[in-house]
Amino acid sequence: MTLRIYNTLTGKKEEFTPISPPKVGMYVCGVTVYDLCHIGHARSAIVFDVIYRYLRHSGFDVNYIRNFTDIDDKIINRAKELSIEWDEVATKFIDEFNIDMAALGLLKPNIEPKATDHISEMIEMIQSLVDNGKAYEINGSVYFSVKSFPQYGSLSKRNIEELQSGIRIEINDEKQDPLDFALWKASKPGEPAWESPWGSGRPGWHIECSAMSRKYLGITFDIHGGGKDLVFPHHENEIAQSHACSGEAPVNVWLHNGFVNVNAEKMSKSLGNFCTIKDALALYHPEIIRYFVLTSHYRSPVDFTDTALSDARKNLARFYDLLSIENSLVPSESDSIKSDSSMVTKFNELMDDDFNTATTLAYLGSELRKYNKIRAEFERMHQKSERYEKAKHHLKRGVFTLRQLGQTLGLFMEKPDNFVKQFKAAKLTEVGMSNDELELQIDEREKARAEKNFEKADQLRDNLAKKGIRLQDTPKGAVWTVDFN
RNA sequence: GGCGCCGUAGCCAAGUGGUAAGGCAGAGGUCUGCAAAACCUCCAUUCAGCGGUUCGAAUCCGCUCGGCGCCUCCA
Repeated sequence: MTLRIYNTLTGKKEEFTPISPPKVGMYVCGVTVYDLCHIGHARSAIVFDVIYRYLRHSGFDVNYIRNFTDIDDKIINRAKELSIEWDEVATKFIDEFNIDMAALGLLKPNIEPKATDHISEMIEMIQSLVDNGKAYEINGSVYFSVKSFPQYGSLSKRNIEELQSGIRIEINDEKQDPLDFALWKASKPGEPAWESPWGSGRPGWHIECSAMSRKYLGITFDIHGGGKDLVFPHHENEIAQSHACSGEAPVNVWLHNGFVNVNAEKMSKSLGNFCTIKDALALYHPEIIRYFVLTSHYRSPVDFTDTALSDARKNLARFYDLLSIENSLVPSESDSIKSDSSMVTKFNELMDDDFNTATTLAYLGSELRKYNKIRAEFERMHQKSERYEKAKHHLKRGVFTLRQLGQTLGLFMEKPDNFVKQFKAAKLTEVGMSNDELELQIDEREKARAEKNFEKADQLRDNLAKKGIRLQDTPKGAVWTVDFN
């Protein structure tokens, strides 16, 4: 089976055929750096991180570009509020963005271009649009003439007439047509400005992506992604500019991710209902957030709720629990482990269907159950028996493959022991108990059990359970873990 | 007002023509001193409602109701 991707342009799932395989050019709209990022940004970043990882896993040589919009009205306004320079605002929030993305375990794109490093490329593009009559200059600003591009609206499924009927008339609008959008904005005194053939000014929002994607990926490239809200007008405008400039459609496949909702409403700055990535990371391990994101399809909206995140935590913990047997399986023998090809095939098949991480995760969950069963039997077997060796090999292979496949989703990146340890440490801090104190109680209970004083033993266990500490009596003695319920 | 998306069990969520994945919660069982964990079994004759197309529809078409998004900055 080959990879099929839902293309916003056609509204259908299509077989993915790169322009020059195995190379794939992918451009994803990044963020405007004027504030901290919220979970919505995290979802977008995680979705495209998984797409990037999976494309590489599938043998593509991906050139992944994600930009920073580092000049914009919001940045200028923010600078005024904070009484600092606009570029300090940009630098500060680029740093914060990088910290957040690293914390979320995202792979770095190949190139992360900044708009302000590409002014000359933008000017060049704007000039050629002016030269061929697709754009015009008024009072030092340059606008793209939407009417000059008849295909306008093809991405967002609108047409020029209906857009015109719904337009709001702005006061003092100098544009020839209300639909026209700025390629270059004349700057007011005191605003950041660059020299251009039309006087000093700064670029409009949309032109940066056209200029940078063309520079790094060429006139026509494979994939362009971003949040659903960018479809109109941002990506529509990008298509218009780039196409009008080169005569070619700039992008083959347009990919858009759905929103993160809070109480079924879009999470956004303007609604004030957002949770920053930093807030979320204070509560949840990065892979829990990733797991949560991946349990829904990337195009559907997701509701950011406590129960959804708790479910994700519980399931992730189950995987890590199985993976943690790795250590006990890696003794002396140096046999190389091969991955379970049937599991890999199935995984690929599910992911090939428009990156359906929800079904993929469900499938990995069924493999988890299967191997947990083998694990339970294995732990009861006599060592040195033939069956034991066989089961061990089987388990090893399963765990190895599970881990490998999880990692192509950006999951199971931690050492399994560490994953649980973090939660245990956090729990001890939470209940204000040292590890020694806890061990003492566990010993005490073990003694009580040995003396068949079950009443006392159960009481000790119940007390710990109330604190969220779960004791489990295993053949190897009592162990404790965090109760994820 | 225009355009678009969505409505699947108590909750979350896959599934775009072939007879409803999975998770959480719940019930029973194996294991256990009892538990826990793990495993096994069960848990939607039905996919907002009403019509239509079809041998066959959650999936296609129409209408109704409900929710959301875009049309202004937005992942």
